[in-house]
Amino acid sequence: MALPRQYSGGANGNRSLERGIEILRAFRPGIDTLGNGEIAERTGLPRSTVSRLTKTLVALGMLDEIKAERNYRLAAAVLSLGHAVRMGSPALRVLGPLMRAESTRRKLNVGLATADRAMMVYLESIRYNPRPTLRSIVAGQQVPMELTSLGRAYLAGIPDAERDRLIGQFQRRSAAATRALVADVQKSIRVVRRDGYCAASWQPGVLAVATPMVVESLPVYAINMSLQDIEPSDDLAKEIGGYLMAFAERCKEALSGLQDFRG
Amino acid sequence: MALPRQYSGGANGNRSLERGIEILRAFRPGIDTLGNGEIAERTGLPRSTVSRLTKTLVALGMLDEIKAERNYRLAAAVLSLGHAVRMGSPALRVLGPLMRAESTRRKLNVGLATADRAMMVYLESIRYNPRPTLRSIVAGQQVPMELTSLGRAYLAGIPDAERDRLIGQFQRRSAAATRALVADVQKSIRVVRRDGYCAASWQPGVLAVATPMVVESLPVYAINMSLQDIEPSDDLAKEIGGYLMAFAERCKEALSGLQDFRG
DNA sequence: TAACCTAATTCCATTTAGTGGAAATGACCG
DNA sequence: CGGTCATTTCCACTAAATGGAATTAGGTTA
Repeated sequence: MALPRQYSGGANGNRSLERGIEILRAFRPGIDTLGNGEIAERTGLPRSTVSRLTKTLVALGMLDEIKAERNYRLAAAVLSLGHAVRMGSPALRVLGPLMRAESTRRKLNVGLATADRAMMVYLESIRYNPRPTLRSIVAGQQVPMELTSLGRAYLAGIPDAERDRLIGQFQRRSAAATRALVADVQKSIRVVRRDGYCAASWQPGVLAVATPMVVESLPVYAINMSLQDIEPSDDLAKEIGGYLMAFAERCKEALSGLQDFRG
Repeated sequence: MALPRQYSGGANGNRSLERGIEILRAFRPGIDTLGNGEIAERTGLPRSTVSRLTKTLVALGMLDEIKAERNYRLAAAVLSLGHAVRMGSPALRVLGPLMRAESTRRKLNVGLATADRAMMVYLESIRYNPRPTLRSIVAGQQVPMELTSLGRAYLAGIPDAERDRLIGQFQRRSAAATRALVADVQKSIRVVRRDGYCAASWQPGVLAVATPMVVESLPVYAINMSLQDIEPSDDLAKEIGGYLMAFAERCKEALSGLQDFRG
């Protein structure tokens, strides 16, 4: 007695595939292992369905089964898919070298991100450190769209309908402080319209500025520059903003000749 | 008129989910964009089925649709899943710092990998470079199991049945030179049994040695050390092998106290 | 060692939701 | 503007997925 088709999205899609992917998405940083029971709770799926789908995902190499603990963990195949994302991204291929050079030149962090639902996902985040050995590159990390300069710059770069849909999701996400938050987000978007970038300091001691990067036939991206362990100030934001705008100009130039290369 | 259930694996699983994941796997480094037609060819699925599944995958955020070119590309959500793999891996959490230190100390590349089908996937690959700025970390990259020391060490660490199954896949993969290749693989496995590690030099100017890492309630891993831009020799392999065995010992120690910490 | 308790998994009748071929639509080119 | 190719939608069909119930397996205590 399968349920009538009235699940999450509403739009038609392959239900089993949706559910399987939703199971994979239940795993995220901080939620490393899950048993079938927990997955059923988190996803709202029937236990027997979860049991069958996790079995399939294990057979496909997407989940590792930890028999002793009766639970699962994301498997290596998922990681290699993630690697394929980066290798296949023409934006990253073009901008990666520029970003590394700029990070070294300005001595600050440079990031490139795009959206996954209501989160921003770093395609590349180059963390500057005075000690070269400690410099690092992170990819795939998520930060909340509504709180970060990255996310707000992104919002300024996408079509109105999409933006409204996302702002609706922020409201559903955090019941508290919603009114003020949405106003703040919209203010940031206006600032991006005016100055080309916006600044935010959602982590103490960290100042970040970001700008949208809209290119034909690519998803909308956002580029950010940030400094940690400093005292955020308007003057500092303005200085970094200047660097960012100059850099973004060069990025757009580098990206403009992309569609010719079929890649 | 759906086909009777006699597809790929044979074992029962959710067919739609299998197909959807197989579509994602059709994208890999070098195959950045695919249209529905190409996907249908590569996967052997009917065109209409592919059309529907890609639509679902786009709705789920796993594929980006490039309308202008009528094709698809892996999307950011896949990358964040890949990031979750690394964050959720207790092996990487424990061994990552050790590997970085060892790479700096010995001035060579250190890698940690496990299997995805007949490929080895790097959970972490620390590329040593005399210029600290150029040191890099790669994750998710695949190398062929049968040609690499990493893969052969892995084969030496897994149960017999699994190993035989994989060796069968090598034969199907490369029709040529199969006989000699399989013998070579089996020789490497015996060397691992004897010395604890094996060496291989499948890329010119690169020497790599690897050892399996078998820990209760974790997938089997392999650790490697490698040098590039050198002349491979038995003596050099022996020297690196010595470093590797000492390092692996410390790794096993560090990993042994894992199951107590539930995570 | 056995009995208990909890939770995961298999079973099974039900019927939905996925299927693939055919038709229609849409893009691209001369 | 008409022709050609590829992609997507439509549709009748039924196989395959479904969820509740029954069963099995694990872990714990006496």
